[in-house]
Parts: sequence; C-alpha cells; structure tokens
Amino acid sequence: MASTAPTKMSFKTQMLEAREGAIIQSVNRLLAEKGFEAMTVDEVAADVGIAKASLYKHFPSKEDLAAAAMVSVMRRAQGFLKGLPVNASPMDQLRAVARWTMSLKLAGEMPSLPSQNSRLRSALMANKAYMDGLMEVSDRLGAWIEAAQAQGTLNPKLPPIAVLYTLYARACDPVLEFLKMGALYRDDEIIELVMDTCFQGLNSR
Amino acid sequence: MASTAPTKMSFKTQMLEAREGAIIQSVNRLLAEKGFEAMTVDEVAADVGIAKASLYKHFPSKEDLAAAAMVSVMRRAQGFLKGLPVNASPMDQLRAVARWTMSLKLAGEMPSLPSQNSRLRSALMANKAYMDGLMEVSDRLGAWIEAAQAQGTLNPKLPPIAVLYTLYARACDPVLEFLKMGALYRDDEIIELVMDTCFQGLNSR
DNA sequence: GTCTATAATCAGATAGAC
DNA sequence: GTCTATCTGATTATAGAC
Repeated sequence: MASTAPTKMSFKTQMLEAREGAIIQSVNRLLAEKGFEAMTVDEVAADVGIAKASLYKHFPSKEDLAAAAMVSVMRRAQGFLKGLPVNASPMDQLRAVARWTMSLKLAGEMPSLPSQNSRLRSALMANKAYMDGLMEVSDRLGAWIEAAQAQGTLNPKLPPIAVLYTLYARACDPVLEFLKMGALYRDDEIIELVMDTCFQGLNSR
Repeated sequence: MASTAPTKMSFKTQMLEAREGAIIQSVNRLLAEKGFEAMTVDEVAADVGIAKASLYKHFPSKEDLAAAAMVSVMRRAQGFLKGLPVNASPMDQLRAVARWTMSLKLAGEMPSLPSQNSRLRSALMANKAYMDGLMEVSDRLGAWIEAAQAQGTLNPKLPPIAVLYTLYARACDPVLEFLKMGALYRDDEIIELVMDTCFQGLNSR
C-alpha cells in the first residue's frame, strides 16, 4: 500500500492540477484580453469547457480565479529570473526582463494589472503567494538596478523605485498593442522599438 | 424680440450646458478613478446629485456618458495645443504636451483609456467628435514629431507613429500612480522623473 | 427635465442530483 | 467533481407622474 498509494495520489493530483492549469490558462488569456471587470465567469467556464459550478469547486470566487492567474504569471517570472545567465551584466539582466515581459504581453499571456482601484487589487494585496512572489521579483530587480547604477550603465540620478516601476509598466504598455494593431511591424520589431524608447528615450543621442 | 430671444435662449442653453458640464466632470473623475466597467451609473447620479433617470435624459446610455467625458478631455487637449507658444521648438512643444498629459492624470482628471477590448472602445470609434479630435491632435503632434526629427532633437530612427503612441501612453502610465502612492515625491517631482525616463530613457548618458 | 418606482437583464454564486 | 437549474443582488435602462 505504501507503494501504490503515492501513485494513486499522484495521478489524482496530476489530473486535478492539469484541469486547474487549463482553467488558469483560460483566465490568463481572457484577463489579458478584456481585463478583470469585463471578464465574466461564464466566459471562463465556456472557454475551459466545463460548467460554471465546477469552476467554483476549484476557486471560491472570481477574485480567487484571477488571483490564481496572477500568481501563475508571477511564478513564471520568478522562473525566468532564476534561469537567466548568472554571468551577464546587471543591465543585460534588466533588459532581458523587459524583453520577456513585453513578449508575454504581445503573446496575449500577460493579464492586465489592475492599476486602478479594483476589487482584484485588494484580493491580490491579501494573497500571500502573489505578494511573496512580487517581493522576491522586486528584490532581484532592485539588486540589479543598484548594481547597474553603480556601474554607471543605468542613469544613477533616477531613484531605483522609479526604475523598478518603469520596468513593471512594460507589462501593461498600450504602445505594444497600438503598434500591433497597426500591423506595420512584426512582434520582435515592436519589442525592439519599445526597448529603445524605454532605455534610450525619445531624445537623440 | 430679436434682442430678447437670444438672451433667453442663451440662458436656457447655459443652464443646460452647466448641468451637463457638471455631469461630465463627475464622469471624468469616476472614469479616471475606477475605469469604465467599474463605474456605475448610480454612482454618477449620486455624485452629480440628480436622479438616475435625469441622467438618461441627457445621455442615452452609459457609453454615451463616458464618450462625452472623453470628448471633453479631447477638446481640452485641442485647446491646450492651440494655446502653446507658436515660437517654441517642436521638441519643447512635445515635452509640454507630455507634461500636460501627466499633470492631468495626476490630478485625477484623465479618464483611463480603454486600451483593452471594451464596449467603450467601439463607442468611441463610432463617435465623430472624438475621432475628429483625435485626428487633429495626432496631426499636430505628428507635425512636431517630424520637425523635431528633422532638427535632430528627437531620435530620427524611431518611426513617428511609435513616438506618437509613446506620448499618448503617458495618459495611462501606471508609474505615475505607483509613485504617487509611495508618497515619497511631490506631483511635480513625479512628472520630472517620468519626463526623464520618457525622453532620456533609463540608460546613462 | 426632474423625480420615484419599477422593469429587464446580466453576472456572481449556490443547491442538489448524479 | 461535474452537471442542470436556480437564486440573489447589482446594474442598465425606462415608465409615468409632476
């Protein structure tokens, strides 16, 4: 029994997590597409292909549903940060993060953050997994920001917190979707354009 | 009669427009605070101090209500552009526009634009006054952008449309409210910080 | 045009059978 | 856990008196 029980448990758990993974993926996409308020639980259920009541067996509320998606993205970010080459310069790390964030948004996998007053905002503030992830990511980025400023590659006159927020803002930059709608540039070209405006600014050098 | 009728008309019209102005001001504020989806018509009515049914006598739907607020802001922008000193350099004009946009947002008077798929978005696309205003503003800014690039003050490698969108994006930049929430900087300091990141970029010079 | 009262609809959440 | 059917409340919009 000690040899079979773990297998049974694992299988059940796998099925459960696969289902929840599919749910989170749908929520992620819809959240990126329409935002929290405009997304309806009915849509999510239809997109996943299960009944609405079944959704509520997995997640007790719409806020928890969205929070789970946000936590999922936060974990992806943490994974991405850990996978970065350790020998790269702090500035290259920051640039890589900005690129990654924007490609996620262009791919429609970046849920739009509730910068405005929102029910989701309070839910996220109370979500330990999300806040812990946010803290770890901020710490990591903060260290790179200070290191890059010490090296003189990043403008030392900018407060690190302003740089951090500027990088976070790439996750909800409307310029990306505006340029995408124009259909004049490929996704990678759009990213390079916005990378330029972000790091080099609009002014000539 | 030819001397009194205009006065009577004008008075009536003034009262009507004053009332509608108050409505639009409330909508503007609530739209900036919570966004279109989260704002309810009941809130607007309560904020203005009139009955909800009266609102619907002025504006036939929630979309029209919000569109009127957007048109109002667009007119303010047009007025601001026209009031700019004609002898200033194109680059100074663009910088002045960015500053104005951000101060409006910090003052809570910039309704959050529906960059995402939204009912409001389609309503605005179908709104002639809004689209006309948007076109005129874009033309004016576009001319300055090209002139500044010709002078070499604005990076000539950036497509003008990317610069235009980057300036528009200052109207919904979450960095402003993030920094404001931190309460470490005054509004004018926040604006200068974001002006720096926008025009000079994050890199050192 | 403004009001009170109400209609009509939609969306978040739940009951209860299987 | 999943389903169908339903409840409940919130929200957009309107009727009709004044």
